[in-house]
Amino acid sequence: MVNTDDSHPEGEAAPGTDGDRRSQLVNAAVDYVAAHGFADLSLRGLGAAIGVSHRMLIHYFGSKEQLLVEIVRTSEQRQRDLLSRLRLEPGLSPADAARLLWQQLTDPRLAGQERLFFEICGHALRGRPEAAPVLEGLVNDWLEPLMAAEVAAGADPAVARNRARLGLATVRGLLLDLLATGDRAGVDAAMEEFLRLYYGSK
Amino acid sequence: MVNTDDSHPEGEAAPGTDGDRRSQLVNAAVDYVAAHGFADLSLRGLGAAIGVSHRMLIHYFGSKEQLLVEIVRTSEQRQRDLLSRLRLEPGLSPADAARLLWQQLTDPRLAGQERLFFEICGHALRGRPEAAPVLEGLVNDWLEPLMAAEVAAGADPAVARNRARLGLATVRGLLLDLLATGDRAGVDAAMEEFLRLYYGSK
DNA sequence: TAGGGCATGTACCAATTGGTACACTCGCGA
DNA sequence: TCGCGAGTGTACCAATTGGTACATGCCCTA
Repeated sequence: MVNTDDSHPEGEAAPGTDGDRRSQLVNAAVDYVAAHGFADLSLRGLGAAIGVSHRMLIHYFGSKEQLLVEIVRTSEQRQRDLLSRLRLEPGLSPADAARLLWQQLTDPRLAGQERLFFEICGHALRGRPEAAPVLEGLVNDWLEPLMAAEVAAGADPAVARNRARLGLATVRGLLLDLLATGDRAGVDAAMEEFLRLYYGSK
Repeated sequence: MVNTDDSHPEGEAAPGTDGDRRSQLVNAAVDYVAAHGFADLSLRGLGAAIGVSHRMLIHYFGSKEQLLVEIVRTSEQRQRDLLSRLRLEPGLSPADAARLLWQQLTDPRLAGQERLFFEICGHALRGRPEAAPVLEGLVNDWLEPLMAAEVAAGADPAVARNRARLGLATVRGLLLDLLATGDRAGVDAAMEEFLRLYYGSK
């Protein structure tokens, strides 16, 4: 009764190889959303920006909802890639490693992506179904590697979890501060203060 | 040419006394928005929920935009009231004062308001004009009193600003964690860890 | 009691939105 | 060469939206 046309590819699109058009579109969509916002996205606006008709977006993703799901998922994936890509060379002190990570995280070129993160968080907290999945991994997915780092750095396993959770929260809080105020120096100083407390050095 | 009807009150509505209907409406609106979200608010939905026709909302606020501005402002005001209302009795150690503040801040009854805060942040970061004003006070308005508390507690004025900024960011980060995961115990433990580092006690 | 102004409701409008129907093109296998 | 199916565009639809026009009721004052 529906879909006399459009036998959507629906192909799971082997994540590595690009579902060709589909993956290309979702990547362009994430770029667009990172730049223009997630809340008031319209298929027509997006389509015009990335050079397809809104018809094609429906064709490839079935519905706006599904497209948003993929945008959120891809955005999360990018966030994760970000962490995994900065393979901090060993030999660095934990404090210096954290400093490096903070430095890369606050690269102005990532501002759009960070803003998108907070924007999606807001929608997820509100229960928007396409954004809700991020709540699952919002903390837990990051806690594991951070805990491992804590333990590796010699922290008591009993407190490593708390320390990891604290560090994650602080980074996010300061990131929000930075995005809101743009006061890089002030936020960096606060981060230095945190590192001093956290790693006890200085 | 416009407004043959509707000589909007526009009265500044002496904040204390309620602009009568207008203030009453905006308060109901904030409650509704705290419960149902800010992003996809429609005048009709809101009106139906609080018992007026969407026509009246336009009548009292001129436009949806202006209503949103007032909602944001009132929401901010509530946030501020929250802080000023908890006049922490003197004699408490700074750590205990902070603990008390955290306890009150994470009261489940405030969850809606907190969620609204993060939601509005997301929109403000994206440049939505009705939410943008919050960016101004997002950090600075809180820094002043926190710095004063730091100095009063004997902190070096040179680092008080950094410590205040750090504390604010950490609280917000952990609040986001709590809202996302609901893991009260875990977040509380992380906060305890922070207080230990921050105030050096224990 | 008459009248004027505020508050409110009903009906409506134009714009935008997600989604659909159908027509067209192009490349490839028989 | 024929035809078929995937990819794409154009035109359209129904729903929802913010906002407006107009009519009505209510209260207060003259």
